Amino acid sequence: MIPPLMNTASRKQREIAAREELILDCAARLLGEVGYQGLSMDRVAEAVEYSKGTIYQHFDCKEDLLAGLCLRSSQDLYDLFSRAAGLDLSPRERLIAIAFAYQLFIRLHPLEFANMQTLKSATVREKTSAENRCAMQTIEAQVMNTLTQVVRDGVSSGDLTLPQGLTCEELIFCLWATQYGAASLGISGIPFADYGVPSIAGALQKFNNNLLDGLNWHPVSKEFDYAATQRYLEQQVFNAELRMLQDDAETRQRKSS
Amino acid sequence: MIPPLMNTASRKQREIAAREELILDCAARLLGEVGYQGLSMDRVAEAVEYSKGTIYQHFDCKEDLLAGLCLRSSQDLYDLFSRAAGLDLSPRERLIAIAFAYQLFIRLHPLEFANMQTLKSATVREKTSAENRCAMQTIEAQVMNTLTQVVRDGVSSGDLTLPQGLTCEELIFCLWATQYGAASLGISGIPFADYGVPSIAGALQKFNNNLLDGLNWHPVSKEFDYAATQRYLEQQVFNAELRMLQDDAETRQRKSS
DNA sequence: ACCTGAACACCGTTCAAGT
DNA sequence: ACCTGAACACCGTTCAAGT
Repeated sequence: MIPPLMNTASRKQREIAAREELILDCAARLLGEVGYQGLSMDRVAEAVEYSKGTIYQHFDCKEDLLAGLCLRSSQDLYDLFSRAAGLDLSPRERLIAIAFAYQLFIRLHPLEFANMQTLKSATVREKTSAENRCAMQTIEAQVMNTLTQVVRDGVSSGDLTLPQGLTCEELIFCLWATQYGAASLGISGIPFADYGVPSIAGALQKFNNNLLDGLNWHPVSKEFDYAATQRYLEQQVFNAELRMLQDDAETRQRKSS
Repeated sequence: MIPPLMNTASRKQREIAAREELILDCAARLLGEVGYQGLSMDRVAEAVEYSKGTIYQHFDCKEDLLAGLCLRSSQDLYDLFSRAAGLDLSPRERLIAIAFAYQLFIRLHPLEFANMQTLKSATVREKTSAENRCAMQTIEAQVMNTLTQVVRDGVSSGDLTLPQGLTCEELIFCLWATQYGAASLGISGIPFADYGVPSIAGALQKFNNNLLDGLNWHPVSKEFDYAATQRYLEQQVFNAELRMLQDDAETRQRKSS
């Protein structure tokens, strides 16, 4: 069957879309190889084997390209969140699963997370294209919605009674802030291990459990083995991802020795 | 009295120190005028009316200069923390005062806070001089110590019994992460107001109170009017700073109209 | 119509030449 | 001994010239 003539334009569009993915792939790889500082439009152009002018047909400016990377990372993060939020577990367990997924994402993609941080710094955000900004907002809204839904489930199932004046959204915002802040501080280079915090992930787990117990979110940790939930997440749900992390660590060790 | 000859070197040292302050002052002012992106060594040199070579005698590189700014901001923040921690209040109130001081600092110095975030991004941190890094670590240790001490006071006074396995340091780290994360998300441009969080500061206050109540940190909010503490902080302790904020807002409004 | 890469402006950094 | 600013390498961005 000969495709209709209309598809000629569509084919070109597909080619362009494919090249955009190629640019983003190369940029992501370069980010890992030469770091944020070393990433230049020249290098990207060289890596994709197109001229700089062509790159600029896809992205308005360097910030826009980085925003494209940020968008893909955000999508990956959202996918992990969705998996966590969709598990067949109690609302409180699912919230823990989301926190787990967040910390996992940051360990899997530390450079992308750092990039996301830089990109969100408002001054940079303004320079990105309207298209990218809009797509970003869509994902943010989806994430916020997925997270809030878990708290709402907790409330509607009767497991959680929100304290006077605190809304679902405010609670989620503060929980998010804790995870985000902990991750940011974690990659900031402040030697928290020297200050009595040997494991950030461990501190967060304990903190979360105490916080949710304090809110009297059932089942309370006295009534339920949340350590088993952690093990379930590690060994079953996110086993493949954790294995990848270990492989990476081993490869790095082999390289340095 | 003629000063001893030794002081000739000392006078020069003072001149150099004064010029370093001048450079930092100009850089801070430029940061406000042209933003992070627009801040260049050329502009700084022009503003201080010295050549670029002279700037480089004070700072190894651009990152080092920004680290100098970061150091001064950190000192300002530490001063605010110290004031809050030294108030004649109960440990729990003092912890609230510190959180208040943190959010106040970020509102007073949004650009410096953004700069601090960028500067801590590890890749940049490595390029700063050993001197600046060392001074930074000293302040960080002081901050961490001041914060932890308030929790320790709560424990030793019998107001707080830490739950099984959670240390002072871990609790402080997570509280810090929440404040830091909330501030970062606040300046990130994500429209949280549209997502049901009209006031980040308000959400944090409610969250903190619920968290500390959940930990059973006495006096619990049923037994004590913490809204009065907030008013005391606003109207007495940090009144001058809040007034400055209002004046700034009015000046900006007058400018735009 | 699409792609190229030379050209431009700007920026961080250095260092030979001045005083 | 101290300071200068021309010079260099690199980078983001543009656009006239190619195919």
